[in-house]
Amino acid sequence: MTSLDPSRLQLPDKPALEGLEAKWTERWEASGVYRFDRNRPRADVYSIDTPPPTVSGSLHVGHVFSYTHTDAVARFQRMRGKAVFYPMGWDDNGLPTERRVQNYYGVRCDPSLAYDPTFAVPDKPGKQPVSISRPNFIELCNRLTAEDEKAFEHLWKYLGLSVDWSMTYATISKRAQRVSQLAMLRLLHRGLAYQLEAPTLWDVDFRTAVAQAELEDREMPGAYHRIRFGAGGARSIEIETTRPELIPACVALVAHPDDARYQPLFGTEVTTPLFRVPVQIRAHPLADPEKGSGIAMICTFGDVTDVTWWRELNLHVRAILQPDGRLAPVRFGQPGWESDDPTRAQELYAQLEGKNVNKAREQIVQLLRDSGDLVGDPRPITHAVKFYEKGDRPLEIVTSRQWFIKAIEFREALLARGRELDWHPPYMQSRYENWANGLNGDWCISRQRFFGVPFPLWYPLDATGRVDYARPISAEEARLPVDPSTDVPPGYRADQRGVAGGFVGDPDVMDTWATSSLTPQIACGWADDPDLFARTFPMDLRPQAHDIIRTWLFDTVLRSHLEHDSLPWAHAAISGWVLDPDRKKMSKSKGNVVTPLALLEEHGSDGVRYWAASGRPGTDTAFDPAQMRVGRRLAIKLLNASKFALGAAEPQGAIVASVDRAMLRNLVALVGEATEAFEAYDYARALQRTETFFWRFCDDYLELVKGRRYGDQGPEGAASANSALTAALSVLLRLLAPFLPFVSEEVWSWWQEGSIHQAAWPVPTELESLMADNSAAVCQVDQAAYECAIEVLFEVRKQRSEAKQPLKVPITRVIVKADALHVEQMRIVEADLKSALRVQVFDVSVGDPREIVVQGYQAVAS
RNA sequence: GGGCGGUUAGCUCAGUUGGUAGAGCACCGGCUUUACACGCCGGCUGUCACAGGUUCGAGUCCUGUACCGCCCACCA
Repeated sequence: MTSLDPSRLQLPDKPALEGLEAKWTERWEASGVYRFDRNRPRADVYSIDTPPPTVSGSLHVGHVFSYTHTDAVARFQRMRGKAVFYPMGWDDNGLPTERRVQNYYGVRCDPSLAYDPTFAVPDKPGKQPVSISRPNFIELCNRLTAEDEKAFEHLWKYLGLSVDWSMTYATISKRAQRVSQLAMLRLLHRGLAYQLEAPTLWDVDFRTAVAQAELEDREMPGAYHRIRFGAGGARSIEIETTRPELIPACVALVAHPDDARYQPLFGTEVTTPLFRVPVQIRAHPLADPEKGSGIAMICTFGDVTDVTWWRELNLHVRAILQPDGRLAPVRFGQPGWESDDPTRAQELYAQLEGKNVNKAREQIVQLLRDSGDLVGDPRPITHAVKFYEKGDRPLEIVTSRQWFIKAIEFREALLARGRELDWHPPYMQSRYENWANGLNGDWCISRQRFFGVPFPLWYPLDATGRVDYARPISAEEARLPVDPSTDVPPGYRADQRGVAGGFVGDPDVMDTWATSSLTPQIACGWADDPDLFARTFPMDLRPQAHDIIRTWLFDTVLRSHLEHDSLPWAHAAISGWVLDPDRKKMSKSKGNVVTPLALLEEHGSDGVRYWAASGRPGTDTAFDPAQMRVGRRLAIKLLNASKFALGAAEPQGAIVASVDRAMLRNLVALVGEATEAFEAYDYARALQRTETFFWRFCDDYLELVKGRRYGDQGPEGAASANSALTAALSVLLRLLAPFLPFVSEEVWSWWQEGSIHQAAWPVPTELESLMADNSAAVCQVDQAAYECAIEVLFEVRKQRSEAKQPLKVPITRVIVKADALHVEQMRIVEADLKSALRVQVFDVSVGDPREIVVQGYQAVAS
């Protein structure tokens, strides 16, 4: 590993970084250095659950940042002898892709249409979107994502990710669909998935259900309206609400059981304003006596608290919101809509029907004002409102039929899984705990969208043509994946679709996380490659960002727990975000101003990787081109220092000089530190330590041995220096290879066989064995001599700099006074120092205090 | 409201069992030195957020406070 074969040594005259990315990506691909060896047993495999980036546009700086972290770990493990299973995935399944395809081609999906094999996209997207069938729409999604994925792959290769590109998967691929559908059917058959008609969080623009994990709060202006119930009756009650438009949906009033003001009223009825609908006054501990008037109206449904009250108080439903967010038609006087004055109620409601919530709110406020039921003016406030994270309007709660995966009843088991997982950094586990503890419902996985994995289910139609949801027809496992909108269920004919006595397909697709939560199963071949699965699952590492612990990480743990009764991986490495210079999360728009590829071209991939790898696990890191320039400088330094170290690398021989041995022993300590850091997933620490060592190696050690290695102390001294130099270079190159894969490979190729990325990670013994005597006494003397040399080097440089003397002017005399031990050591290093510092005479004597004085400079004839 | 991080030089950040505050960048000065001017050498820079406590000794441990960021919950 460290030996030098002069016959294969090839040093460039002027080494440079330019072109290394293109040169080495091509060679690595040709030689297959990163190919996964699937013959190795599980114990020799290191498998990585790569995050599949969303394919809907372009990658940004944040991707470059976190994927570099994973790649450094992958390279470390590979060098340690593991067969690294490092696939890439594309997340091309989901709403962002759908939206992009709609805009890009000017189409919209209409699932009721039949597939048109002759469909051709318009040259330019027209003003009116063209309606196309679901299969046609999916074809377009596939077409556009394929283009994006090509660009992504190019960027990843240019960055130097050591991915095995033959193992790439896409979340919309047949394989992923098969895994998703198979896992869904298994859960269904085990009673762990169920469908339910229930109030569900609903986005009125996308017209789909969304899951708890996809919510975010946004501050919105609103207003408290004080409204009188029961006006004209025996008593009236005032409530406060921000959503007066839901008064028609009111099913009860509620106050705290201990609230003396309302205790006498519990169980009695009042009528709603305007519509004169009688509602009961009920007690529930969730009602807060401090808020408003201490009594609230319960509507079906204004928010999730309404759902809780509705469920726990066994109230009935008066739903007025339609899936499109408009107020539905209602017949007052009919069962469930009793009113003291149905005709008047209907007249008033007619002014709201068909309006969206904002319009309806304006209107009802006017009506309440007119009727005198609005007490005072609305009081404007700002409050947090729940949104779908990709949506533009507040979420509503709409009753609909959805599929759920059981999660709540496994809370304790999932918490235990979280503790079993090895978190890097460890404190990230608390986010998982928070989330698991705060779960308030099972996981709604059905979405009323198109570009996703369909449910592999159909439903029978009874003799009257009604859908029998209670008896879903499962697809046969062997036929997966299926599309129930075009495929026919077992036992039926195609012409029975949609007719009485026939069948209909389940129209929904799965939540994108329902597929993403199966990335280990998809990547490892759970459904179609049991041999691969056995060698790679449970996986070793899940790298990901902290913002999706509650979604991707949690859901993956849940799926693996349910399906395999195990963790999906042993380690979770959580990366931070890239922050703007103004400390905000780097937005996509800003990130796209400087495209990742332009960054890589400007600073070199190694330079950018250096910046990325400096970001510690879990820590947000500032976007900092200055650090990329530092990384580039490091790479250039490595080229030049290597050229020097190898430039006159003969003769080689026994390592006899103290400074050589001390340097190598310090390097042994570095190997230990870097290895330990990497084992703890602290790549940043490994890099930082190695880098610090390397610069000292260049600035001090190389300068110190330069003259000796050119032969000014004879062949034995030169041989010692040369052997130490090549040994150190070999180790340093390998320590830096995970971070700077291009430059380290380039230098390696000057003098070594094979790829550095398949070379063995350095170990202490390879250096220790080069030294004849490693006894404590020898080590101590060597180390002291080395430190003495560095001290003199530093002090004389300083004095020369202060004297503003050019280096070419030799120093006549340096007086060194020190204790007896240091005087002894000076003798050992004097010759090296003389040539490094151009000192003619060292006048060394025992003296106190210790001092180093440069006494004179010799004028040289110009 | 609950939780998790953070606060160290102008900037970005190290600081691993408590022992004289560090690096890089930036800035200033010097230097063509046969690995490197895409370079080299040197210099300047600090109430370690604040207040208490433990200790011979605290950037480091404990308690509290402030501010920044994030996660979760509540949002009539």
